[in-house]
Amino acid sequence: MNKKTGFVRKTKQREVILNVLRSTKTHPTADWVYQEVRKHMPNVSLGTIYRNLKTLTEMGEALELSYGSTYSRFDGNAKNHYHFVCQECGEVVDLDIPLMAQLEASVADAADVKVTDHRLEFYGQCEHCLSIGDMQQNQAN
Amino acid sequence: MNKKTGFVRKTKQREVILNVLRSTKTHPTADWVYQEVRKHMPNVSLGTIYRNLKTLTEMGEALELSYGSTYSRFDGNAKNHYHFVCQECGEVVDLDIPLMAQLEASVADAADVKVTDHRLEFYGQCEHCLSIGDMQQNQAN
DNA sequence: ATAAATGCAAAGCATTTGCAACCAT
DNA sequence: ATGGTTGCAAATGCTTTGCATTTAT
Repeated sequence: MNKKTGFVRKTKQREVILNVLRSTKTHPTADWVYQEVRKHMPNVSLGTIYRNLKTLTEMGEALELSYGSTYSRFDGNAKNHYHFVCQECGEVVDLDIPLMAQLEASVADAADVKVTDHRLEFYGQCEHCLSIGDMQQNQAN
Repeated sequence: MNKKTGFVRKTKQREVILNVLRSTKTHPTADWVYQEVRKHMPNVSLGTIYRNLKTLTEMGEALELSYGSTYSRFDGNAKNHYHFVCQECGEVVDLDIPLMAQLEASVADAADVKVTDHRLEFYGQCEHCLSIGDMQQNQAN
């Protein structure tokens, strides 16, 4: 991607990567995407995955999520939405709650900054990890 | 910190680290804390900084913030609050807007999960970076 | 006395980058 | 032909960890 013009060339690699991203709701890591893309293009390199995930994010075709872990997750749904993160297994799931767009304006007013985006995440334990926790508790008794 | 009992021993290092954390509103990185603590304890090691920042976070005395960067920032104010992140200079500032605690319950209901925490951040450009941008724009003309 | 905590250095690991070859425009 | 893109491998940089030693309890 040309830094000044933002011009990008169409490549097979980027196309496959975007397809993979859009084919899942699991908010995959770069490495997961890599493994998946390799099924279609065995010679693709991990560097290319990283470069394209970055490019796609800059193009507004994907979101990069951090959420505490040491690695990023990516989301092929670039429309802002909120997430729940399981602190036990790391799973990230989409939440179907309305966007609070008006918040950005009020923050911009109050803090004297320009606001272009916001993120809202919830943390806790997913249904699956909760049931495992129950099992372990029962075993302990 | 003992993993089972959560028992921690009081140390000079942890005390200084917590004091440093609480003495600033800048949401410092581990390395910034390291440089600061070194002024009081020249022989402290970076590993000790990391270990204690982790311990303090687990103890509920500090918050660990990710926010996109490749490194963590820490916050000596452990009470949940919201942040604004400048995407240009990386600065993180506290926002003085009311906590939306009721959201956690509604997410827990809707998604069938246990919610223990939530995070809300706003992204954009801080006042300082905005004015620099203006200057560059003016120079270009 | 016990085991948590430290300093040091090495290791870990996700991500980035330099470079020659490649390929979309 | 131009210059964005790739594969490869080396490098980067934040963070973690093993170990002998120190220190709080």
